[in-house]
Amino acid sequence: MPPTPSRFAHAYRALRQAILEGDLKPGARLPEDEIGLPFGISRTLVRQALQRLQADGLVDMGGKRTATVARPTLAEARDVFRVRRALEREAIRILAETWTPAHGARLEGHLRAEAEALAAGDDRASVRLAWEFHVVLAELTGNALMETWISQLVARCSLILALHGRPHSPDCSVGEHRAVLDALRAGDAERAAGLMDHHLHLVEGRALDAPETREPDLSDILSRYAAGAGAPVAARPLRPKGGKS
Amino acid sequence: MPPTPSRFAHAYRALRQAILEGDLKPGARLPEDEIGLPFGISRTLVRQALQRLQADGLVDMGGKRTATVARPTLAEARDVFRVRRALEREAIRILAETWTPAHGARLEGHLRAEAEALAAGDDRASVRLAWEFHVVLAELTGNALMETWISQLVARCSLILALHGRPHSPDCSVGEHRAVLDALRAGDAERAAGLMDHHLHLVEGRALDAPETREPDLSDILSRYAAGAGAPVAARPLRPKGGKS
DNA sequence: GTTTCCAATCATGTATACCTGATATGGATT
DNA sequence: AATCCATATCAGGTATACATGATTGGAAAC
Repeated sequence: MPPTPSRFAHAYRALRQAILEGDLKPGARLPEDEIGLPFGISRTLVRQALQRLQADGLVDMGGKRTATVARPTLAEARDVFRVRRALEREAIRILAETWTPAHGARLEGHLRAEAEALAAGDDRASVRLAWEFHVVLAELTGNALMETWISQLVARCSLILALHGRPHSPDCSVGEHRAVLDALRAGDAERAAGLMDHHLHLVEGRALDAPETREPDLSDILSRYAAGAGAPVAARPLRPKGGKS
Repeated sequence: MPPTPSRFAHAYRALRQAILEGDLKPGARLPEDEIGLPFGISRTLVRQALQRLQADGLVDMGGKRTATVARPTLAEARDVFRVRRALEREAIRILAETWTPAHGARLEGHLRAEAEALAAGDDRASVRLAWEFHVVLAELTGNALMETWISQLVARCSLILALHGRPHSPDCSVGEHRAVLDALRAGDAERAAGLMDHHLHLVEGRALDAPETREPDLSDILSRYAAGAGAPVAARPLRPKGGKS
């Protein structure tokens, strides 16, 4: 890695993490100059970072409006999970085809870390490690595109849960993750894929079965109607309003 | 659509199409100011377009080197096809779940256009329509992310075939496409998914089974060795050299 | 008191200037 | 004659300036 991780990459990573950790809530405004200030970079680089985050589905930028943390609708959430399940099933199959004991060790180590964070009651680390499990899995496939896209999907799902889900209870995840690992070790690709699919269904359920227990926020309500009409692709939020805490 | 399609979008689309149609060959240099000239836009917008194309996997931009049309390795090609097959299988399943006669009509119309272009001997249109069939399929799923990513995958595969494949023979595609449509109409989701998978395997075979019949180009040869060593993620091409025809 | 309209302010889109790093060319040296 | 190094040139990274469109607060009218 370069000694200076290119202040651009720094800003990108920091913003991304701030969103994923929930410090920047969905709908929060992200004015370019204000963002650039703490990193000592000018709007040029901030904008690059924001554009990349937009491509990742984590921020909305349309038109000349101020960028905001994305606020995915429930329909979009379902779409994302559907793609994610397909991709992670395939990742599992690749992993089963190219399995080595080193893979098992790597995943075992990660699961141990998950369990430790859970035992220590460190919620933030627990959640982060639960997501990272899927990224590690993707990384081990050796398929760069798979890794990139699964990372993106994990990030989007994380945002979706922050927006629609009830507070994350990571205690179930570690068990489900272990089941997948066991199936992989047993060489049973299809069972592993099925377990992963099931696990993701459960995660999706945690996100989408809690219909609007959060402040419905007017934008949420209207966006539902706007989506019903002849909306081209995505209803734009009328007002960010949510954030800047 | 806005009256002025935002000169940025115009440049992006034009560049993308130039690459996909093969007018800009893999390895061709893309200097920012030179690119911007014909569109009357400054480097700022050119750069945005290039960055987006980089995210699409169509151009390489690393470091401070001049951007070039991407030159995917065979390993990368295999990765792309693997992801593509997984996603298109899922798209077929979604389509089968939400099938309506209107879907059939839309695809039927497209197939007719494919057949006509083929009969007219219009190779360029034939190839384009063959790719677009998959995009239409993705579009009909109603899953925006699926559509976006399948479009990207189709574009990347198009580039891969231009680089590694033998000249495209689209005559087989239309028959295979029709088989998929027939299975969908029959309501047999798994058979349709299998047919699509088979079709994509054949396309991949056309691309990857012709090992370097093209000018091995020195960069190709060296990149193979460079990839063998401890290359971090992707060997950077030593010299663009390919293009600027 | 509520609503509407206007204006001041703010944030973004785009272009350009400046600086830094890469690339190529010519000359000196072996 | 070939190689190596120094320098000139070119292209890209980043910041900033200018213009345009959005947003908000307040004043005036109902």
